[in-house]
Amino acid sequence: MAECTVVLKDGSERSVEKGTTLAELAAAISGRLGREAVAGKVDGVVVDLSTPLVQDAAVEILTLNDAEGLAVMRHSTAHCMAQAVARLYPGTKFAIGPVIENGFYYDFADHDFTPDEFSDIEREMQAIIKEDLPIRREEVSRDDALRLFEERKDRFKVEIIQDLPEGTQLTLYRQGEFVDLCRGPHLPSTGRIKAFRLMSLAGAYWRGDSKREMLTRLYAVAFAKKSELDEHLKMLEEAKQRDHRKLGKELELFMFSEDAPGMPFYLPNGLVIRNELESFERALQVEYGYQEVRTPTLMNQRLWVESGHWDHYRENMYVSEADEELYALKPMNCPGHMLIYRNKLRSYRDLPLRISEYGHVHRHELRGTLGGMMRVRAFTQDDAHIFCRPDQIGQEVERVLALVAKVYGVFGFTHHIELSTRPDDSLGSDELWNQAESALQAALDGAGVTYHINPGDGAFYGPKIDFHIKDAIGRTWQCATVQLDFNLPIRFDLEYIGEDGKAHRPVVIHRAIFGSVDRFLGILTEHFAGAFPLWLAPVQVRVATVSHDFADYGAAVEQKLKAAGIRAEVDLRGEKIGYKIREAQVHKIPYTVVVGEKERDAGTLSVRRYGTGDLGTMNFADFVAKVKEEVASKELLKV
RNA sequence: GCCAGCGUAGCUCAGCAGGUAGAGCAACUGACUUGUAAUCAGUAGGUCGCAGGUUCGACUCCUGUCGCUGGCUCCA
Repeated sequence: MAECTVVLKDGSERSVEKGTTLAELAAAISGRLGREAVAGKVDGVVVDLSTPLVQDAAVEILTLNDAEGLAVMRHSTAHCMAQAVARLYPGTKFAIGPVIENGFYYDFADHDFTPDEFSDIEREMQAIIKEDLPIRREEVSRDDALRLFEERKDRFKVEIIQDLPEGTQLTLYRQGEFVDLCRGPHLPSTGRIKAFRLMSLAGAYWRGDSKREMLTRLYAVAFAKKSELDEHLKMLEEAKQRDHRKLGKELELFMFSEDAPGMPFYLPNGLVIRNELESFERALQVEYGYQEVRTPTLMNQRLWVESGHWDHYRENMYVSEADEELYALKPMNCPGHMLIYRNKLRSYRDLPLRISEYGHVHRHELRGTLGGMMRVRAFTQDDAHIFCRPDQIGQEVERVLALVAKVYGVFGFTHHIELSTRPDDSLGSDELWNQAESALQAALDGAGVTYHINPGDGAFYGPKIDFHIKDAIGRTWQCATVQLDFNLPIRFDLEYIGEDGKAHRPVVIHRAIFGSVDRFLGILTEHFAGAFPLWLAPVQVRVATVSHDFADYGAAVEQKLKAAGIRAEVDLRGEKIGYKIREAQVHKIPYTVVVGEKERDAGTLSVRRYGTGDLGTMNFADFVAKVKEEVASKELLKV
């Protein structure tokens, strides 16, 4: 019998008879691996365990501990859900059911689902799992597959097959009475499916095309263990508790009105935080050589034609008329900054020119996409444009990287970086693109950061770097961005006079760090769960009097704290001290200072820290020094 | 813009085979004068998102509309 040699994950080699399946190999390696195997990988391709080995190859056995193994199980769980739906609601048509982060979804048509049906579907899925149906792969010709799904009037599957070239070999996966067109791979049987939960239902267009049929998408999560599922559900619950919309209301940070959908109103508390964020960043920007400007909100249509926004972004712009001319609210700050650059003759000595703006922009986003601070129609960008020579790109990007790291570090965010390179349809010469991409890469390498490259994902006008921050409960948010732009300098015919006395074209670097200040505030609210570090806290110290007798002393303490530059307020109400303390804690106020007879007589304060508890008695000067020190260091709250 | 769900007091929510609304917290008043996460009692507060329709009668059913939520889509 012929043999072939497989190289395993640990580098060891093993001879097996040709025709040995991966399942058999797994069992031969170890009993445990045989039981835990869910799929295999042959020369880097994920395949079913039933796949026979026919030639020398690098082989890996996948279990649920491998991301790819887990994905296989999620995919099989999607089939299981589809089978349950087919059993419960005959006539339902099936579109696609891919794996997504934490789980999968499946798109259906011809049945109106309601969330009430989730438990029925889950119960049927459990039944299918208990039946432990073998999942079998079948290779079929394109014509046979077409015939099968035409017979079943499965219009989506038929369309998918029709879009494949003639003569393509297709695969079907069968489990009991259920069959689905699928590339696979899958688990060996339905009994191997572990923990899952149906989560939500949503509309989704067939093939993501808004002109086509709207399907019903069922979302579900699936994990290798029940404990992991529970952990995930707990995280979602935690996220709900931290939701900035809930906390924004409770802590009176901001509000929304039907009269201005998607446009946040800042309440006094929220504005304190926002102002602190801006002045923190503003000081750093001065240090990093930025000059702050402010450009108009409403500008003539001519400008938007020149910038190209009128042709490419018109749908999202608010337009108004005055003096029989069209004006538009700025959706971006760049065109205004181009005008500032062009306002006078620029020399190479002026470059790099870094201009920043807290620019309030309006974008008419589709109604259905709005959500809290995360997706709005009016927001403020911490925008900046750096005008430089092509050979300065590298050093400028490095400066931005350093600034971004400094800003994020203060909030305790870690971040990862993605570099998006030249897309197919792009503007600018090969030379410029190559220079720009290598400058970005060199800057990233020089900064010693790791990054992920998204080839072809850049904007048509230049490559970009995106920063994704990770918050306290592990979610990531894309915030900062650095984008090179070869387009705007051309459109606005920007020039500088070089050493050679001739006119040259500068490169523009767009950059934002918070991105949207408003959204960043939302992210921070969730990151800190509303318990902001002292320097950001709207109220830093709440003075609580034990009874009316100490009102004078309490009011005097408040005044002295305010005079020391501390955001303080006093609670003089005729409530019990326990009640006042509870309220201060519920509002997540960092320090509560209790004053009663002892404190008044000794001229001291009794200090309580949010998240820590009673810190004991302090004299006024020590407390002020402590608070000021904590504010200055921007110390993160230790809970 | 599309699909689904939701919209009742300042907040969180209950209610109704269709007979014009209720709780807790907050607010206000009074009593209590309080020592580290909720003192007691009382009062007030709503054209049930808005506009039409069906009905003797609509918060409840229907249509439209606005807003919110979850997705889709779009994202120079």
